[in-house]
Amino acid sequence: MTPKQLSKSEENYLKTIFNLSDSGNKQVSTNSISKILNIEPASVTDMIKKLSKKKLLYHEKYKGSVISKKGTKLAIQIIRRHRLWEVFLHDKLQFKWNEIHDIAEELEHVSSEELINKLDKYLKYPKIDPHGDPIPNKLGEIDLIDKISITDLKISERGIVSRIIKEDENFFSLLKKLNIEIGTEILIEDIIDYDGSIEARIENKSVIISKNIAENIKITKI
Amino acid sequence: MTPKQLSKSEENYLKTIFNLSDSGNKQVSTNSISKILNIEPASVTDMIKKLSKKKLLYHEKYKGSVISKKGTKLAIQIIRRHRLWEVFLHDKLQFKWNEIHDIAEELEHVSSEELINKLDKYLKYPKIDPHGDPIPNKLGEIDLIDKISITDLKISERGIVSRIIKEDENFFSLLKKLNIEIGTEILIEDIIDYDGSIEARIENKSVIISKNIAENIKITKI
DNA sequence: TATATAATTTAGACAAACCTAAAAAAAATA
DNA sequence: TATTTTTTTTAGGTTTGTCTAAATTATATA
Repeated sequence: MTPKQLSKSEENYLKTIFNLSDSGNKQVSTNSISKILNIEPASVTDMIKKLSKKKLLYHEKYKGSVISKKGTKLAIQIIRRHRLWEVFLHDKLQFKWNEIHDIAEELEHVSSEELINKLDKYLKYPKIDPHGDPIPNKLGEIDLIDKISITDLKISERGIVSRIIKEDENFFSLLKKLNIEIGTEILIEDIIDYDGSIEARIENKSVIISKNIAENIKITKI
Repeated sequence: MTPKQLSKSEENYLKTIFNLSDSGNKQVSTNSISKILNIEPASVTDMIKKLSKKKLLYHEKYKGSVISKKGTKLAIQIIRRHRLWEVFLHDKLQFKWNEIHDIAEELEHVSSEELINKLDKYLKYPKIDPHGDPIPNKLGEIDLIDKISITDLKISERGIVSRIIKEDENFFSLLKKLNIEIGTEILIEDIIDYDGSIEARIENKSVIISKNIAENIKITKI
């Protein structure tokens, strides 16, 4: 059997499921996929059946889906393409780091192996993309990186922003307002008991960051 | 009305029709489109109706289609994208000139204006692609170039290959066998009356080229 | 633990972009 | 010009990926 190409849709589902399952084996709910892809749960169920038939994931009715080894392998390749294109868009074409996601989202579905490997070479085998996310190599191996986010710091600890998890415009413009980007130094001044908000010092100004936002900003402790 | 995005299919039809109509106003038959796209004539008729409704072309039943001004504008933008990607693939990623077409065929459908304009800038506003075809600028203007092909030369005249019209693998490998690429010098030694074949000298060897092939190789007279 | 609520699946529809077979129109040829 | 051949269109289907509404199962809550 030829390893048959996936459709754009199938690729998007696979990538989403992989991301939701925390790079691996965790069960993913139909609803969570639906929310991320903006597709009705009923349609998600259909696609899950299809991917399940292709052995890209395992599905137990009313319970959830677990991506398979084969599915993981493919998902990682899609993520590799996405992140390499992001590097290209940012480093070569001079796009701002918050403009690259949507375009990479389209480029990632152009599925020539050779194209991606040559692009990788041209970019000198980058290890991370402009958001700080690690780029899988040709074999699908990923460098493990910092899993600490702002919420893991205690009062008076410092970190350097290394990675932004969420990738939507609203979030990006918020970060801009807060003066946060990859490389920004953050000092935790206070943690507000009431709702977990964090008071932090960024570029000599104090700002309040909600817990939810803070969780989506990964850092390297210093 | 928002200028609504075209689908990949619609873009492919439009580009094909534009090319078939010799960059302009000539009428194009349903069958000729069918042959190039490898899609049944009945399906082509369907799509023609659709494009006609969108005013991208004019269609008279059983007669043929003429691309509209609006359609032309869009087709030129698609061709611009295609050729810029070809330059990128060839010059930056070091693909061979006969490998780039199929990949560019996919990349051309990624439709961010800004992406294409930045790519254009990055490539330093190239005027021709690796096949010798002219690249429309941002405004859709195209440099007119040589319209002479090998068949326009007389015996003992010389030309330099400037452009290859056909873009399929078989044709490319034939050219390779004949030692023909952009820049190759060709001397016409004889024209065979019987079928219009051409005997030519290329890199000090005599070869026979069929009329059909010769028509697809554009040259600059020297 | 019974019931209300939420999540998931099933059933049935629809648009896009194809297809095949047959009908209709145009073009070529005898 | 009459007839054959070719081209184009129409009619009716299929697949992919989506939808809505209703039914089913799981979860949360009183």
